[in-house]
Amino acid sequence: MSSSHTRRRPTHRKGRATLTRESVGRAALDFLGRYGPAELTMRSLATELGVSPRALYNYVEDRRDLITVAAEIFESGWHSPPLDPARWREDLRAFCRELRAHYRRHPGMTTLAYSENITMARHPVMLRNVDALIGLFAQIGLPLQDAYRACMETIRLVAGFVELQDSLHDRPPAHVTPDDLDRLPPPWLRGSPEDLPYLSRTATLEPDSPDTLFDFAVDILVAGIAARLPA
Amino acid sequence: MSSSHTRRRPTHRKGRATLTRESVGRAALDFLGRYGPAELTMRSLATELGVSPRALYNYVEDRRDLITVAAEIFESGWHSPPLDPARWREDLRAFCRELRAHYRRHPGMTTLAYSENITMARHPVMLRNVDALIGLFAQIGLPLQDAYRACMETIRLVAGFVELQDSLHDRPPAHVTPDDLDRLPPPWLRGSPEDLPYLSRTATLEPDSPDTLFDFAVDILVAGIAARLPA
DNA sequence: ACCTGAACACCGTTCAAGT
DNA sequence: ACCTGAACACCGTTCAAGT
Repeated sequence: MSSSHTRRRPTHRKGRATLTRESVGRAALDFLGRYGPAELTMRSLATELGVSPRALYNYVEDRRDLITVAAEIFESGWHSPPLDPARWREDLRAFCRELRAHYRRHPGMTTLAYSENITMARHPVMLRNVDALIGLFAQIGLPLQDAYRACMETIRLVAGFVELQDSLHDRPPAHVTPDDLDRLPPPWLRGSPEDLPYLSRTATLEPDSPDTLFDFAVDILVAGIAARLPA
Repeated sequence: MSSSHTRRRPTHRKGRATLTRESVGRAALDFLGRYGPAELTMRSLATELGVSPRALYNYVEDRRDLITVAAEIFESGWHSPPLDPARWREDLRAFCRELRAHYRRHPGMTTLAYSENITMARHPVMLRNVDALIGLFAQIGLPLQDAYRACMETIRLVAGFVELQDSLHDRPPAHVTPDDLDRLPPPWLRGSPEDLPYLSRTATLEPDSPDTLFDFAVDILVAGIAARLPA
């Protein structure tokens, strides 16, 4: 059993753990969470790993492939909470809440995946999450086709919210002041009040936190799905 | 009236129309629609305009600013259809349908804006669209706060759908075959059937077109909003 | 087998100089 | 006033050569 093709791959080299496809992807996901998508370059990641840029190409085909690996590791890191048909409203809310939290732990992951045209959700763990959610909708009485659609819509709601709303609060652009974001109307919706009767009247309202807005979106979803259930 | 500071800016130079901030932004938006976000670089746009890259910097501060101008022109190019509270369900559906079509006419506009952390929707025309939609929700009986939230959720639904669903069909990644996309389950949700009872059973269903999926999402929204109306 | 260093073709952006 | 051409510091990626 000492022929060359069964010999173990060395685990260290020059005092540093040997790279693998997975360790490189994991490092990319870490880097993304710490510095954001713009900073994640082949060169900066190589420097972070104490290696030359060329070395990464022994484990990933190119930058797109690197991001694909990072996305797979990202997806494998979250499990759906238990989903009980008897209390589907609360459990669906918990599913959405926890999935949102997972997305926010890795800001820019979805932005990056979509700007690189990478289709996510191929990891077995995420497939099981999807299957469990379809199962929940099917068990409460939705036809399978609607259960599938409702599952896709749920995931899209969460991903879209993180992408389009949370990203603004979690990483505000340089020119806006963070506390101005929570005022109503928000900075990007301010115009001449005479043309905008309803929008300008929102200035009298209590400002919404992102959490409140998210709860509202999920409430709409829950009510919308409930309305489709057989009576 | 011939003093130097009232003299008209020349409209042509070397047989070519003079650049303006707006014409540069419009060219960027055109270019985006034709070649996609990855091809839109300062250098390629300059070549397209028959000018050196440096010339663009006389009208926009940098690439981010260029994209901001393109986003403003994009927003100014769509008007909400009339929204009548008496038939709010149909009119809300029409709003969503037409807004989706506008987004799809300029693929990558939202992806690009979000990957560059640009907050859109500052153009007066888009502000009026937002105001009209809040107005619709307020007029059918939602409290102003809920009307505002419902408006944000509607726009997020459309933008998220185009971003996360239509972009896949309109510009499929190189490695997937377009007609495989419409099968159920979709390519990125295929796994071992024994672990995925519900997901694998979707293979027996009629495949969903993006339009059908979109209609379903809007139906959920309409029903969810209807459930919040005072009885 | 896996790495480094140098190189290539790109990119955004700036400088100095032209007209 | 507005442009060009050259340059700088980056990027992804590849080549040839090291150990």
